[in-house]
Amino acid sequence: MNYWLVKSEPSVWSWEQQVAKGAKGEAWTGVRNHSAKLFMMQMKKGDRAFFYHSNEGKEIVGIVDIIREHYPDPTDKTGKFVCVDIKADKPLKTPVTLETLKHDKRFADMALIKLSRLSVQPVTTDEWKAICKMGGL
DNA sequence: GCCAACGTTGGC
DNA sequence: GCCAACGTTGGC
Repeated sequence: MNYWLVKSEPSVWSWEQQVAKGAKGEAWTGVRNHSAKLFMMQMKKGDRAFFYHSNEGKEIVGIVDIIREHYPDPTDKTGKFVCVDIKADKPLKTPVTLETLKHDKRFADMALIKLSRLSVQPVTTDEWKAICKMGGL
């Protein structure tokens, strides 16, 4: 199983909206970056991802499951990009903020910190476990 | 194929 | 609202 992190601006698509979709999940569309696309193409059904709120909040608020592997993004007219379907699993008891991660040496190499514009990114098993613990899970 | 100009993202 | 980082576009 692999771990990931996906970003969304809450004003565009929030964790609350994702939760409201329930087990049916929702297509994670609109990614228009090739690095992010490559990561999405590596996602397998059953992989898990952190759901991060960018701009407002700037914190990891929950965990989602990948429920459908990559397929062409229906919102992309060029047909070049892909999306996956995700469903909300559970929220972190305590959201983990970017601020917290930046001040912890263990996360100095995280893509979230080093490549702040990358909207879909891998998370190592160690990072995953540490963040879950910090989030109260 | 290089690179300047421009657009977008996201932290501050 | 600003700006740094980075991706994309288009002229040459």
